[in-house]
Amino acid sequence: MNFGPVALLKIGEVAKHSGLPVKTIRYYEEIGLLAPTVERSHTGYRLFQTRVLDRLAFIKRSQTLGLSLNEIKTILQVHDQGELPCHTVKQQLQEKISTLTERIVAMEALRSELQALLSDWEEHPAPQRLQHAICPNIQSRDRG
Amino acid sequence: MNFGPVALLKIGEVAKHSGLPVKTIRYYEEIGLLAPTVERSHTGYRLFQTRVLDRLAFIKRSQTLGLSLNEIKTILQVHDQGELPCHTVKQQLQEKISTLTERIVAMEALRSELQALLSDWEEHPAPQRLQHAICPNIQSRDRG
DNA sequence: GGCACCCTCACGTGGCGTCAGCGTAC
DNA sequence: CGTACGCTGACGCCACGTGAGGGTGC
Repeated sequence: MNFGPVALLKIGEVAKHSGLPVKTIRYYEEIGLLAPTVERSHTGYRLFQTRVLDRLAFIKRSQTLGLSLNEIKTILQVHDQGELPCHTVKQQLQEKISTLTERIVAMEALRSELQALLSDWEEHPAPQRLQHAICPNIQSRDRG
Repeated sequence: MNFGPVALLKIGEVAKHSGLPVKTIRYYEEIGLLAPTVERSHTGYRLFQTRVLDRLAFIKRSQTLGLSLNEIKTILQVHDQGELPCHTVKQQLQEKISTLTERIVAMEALRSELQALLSDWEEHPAPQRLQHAICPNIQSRDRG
């Protein structure tokens, strides 16, 4: 991957080197994630600077860390103004940990409830007291 | 909530008794979740049988248990054919437990990674060896 | 001239929310 | 006659995927 000093890449080449689908790259450009690294040829082709690959790698990495494209966009805008976006990144990641923890707790609670429900189900196949229920085993407690 | 034998409810009343927004009820009808419990007045108003409330309660409950509206639709179709959908429900819930577990594991792994990242961050503020990185602290290992 | 590549536009996903611009009930 | 309620579109969210129907590079 050693490109010349002023080499510009077409979208297919960017796709190959970055491992992202062409459609995804076009989408990223459309929502303004790649702005300062893209121009157009006289025939309308996107021409990318090689540093777009670092940008795409950053986007990919940030996504696997749970950041949304909007959050990533904010970070990239900080970067494009010449600042180090690390502070912003750090804040976002700390928030992510909080929301992740909340979701994990909620999902664990849900799983417990489902497991309890299925256990009861084995022991009491169909409580008849709920005539109106679609499936009696599933009705919420405050209606029983 | 004691309705007469042939009372039909307008959508606002259904919303009030079910606790669901009007828009949501319309959407559920649009995708065919409420079919056998709705008709139209000569002026186009939706008129609901009171048993739509049991149906909505079932949908709500199933949703909080993690089922998608498509899965719920399948279950309701079984019910509408005169069968008890409990077997279908049970299968869906067992699958949900599996996918829930997978997601929980993945989210915990992600959280650990984020926490490790932020710990390293404190100790080694900015590794300079990655000149091309947008934020050096965040780059994936296989590029370092 | 053929083929791989590139383009834009439009519509799909899920589960609704949010208008806009009407008609209806009382 | 007002106003609260009802109706049908159309568009927004998010992160793209899919396909149509074309133009371009070699």
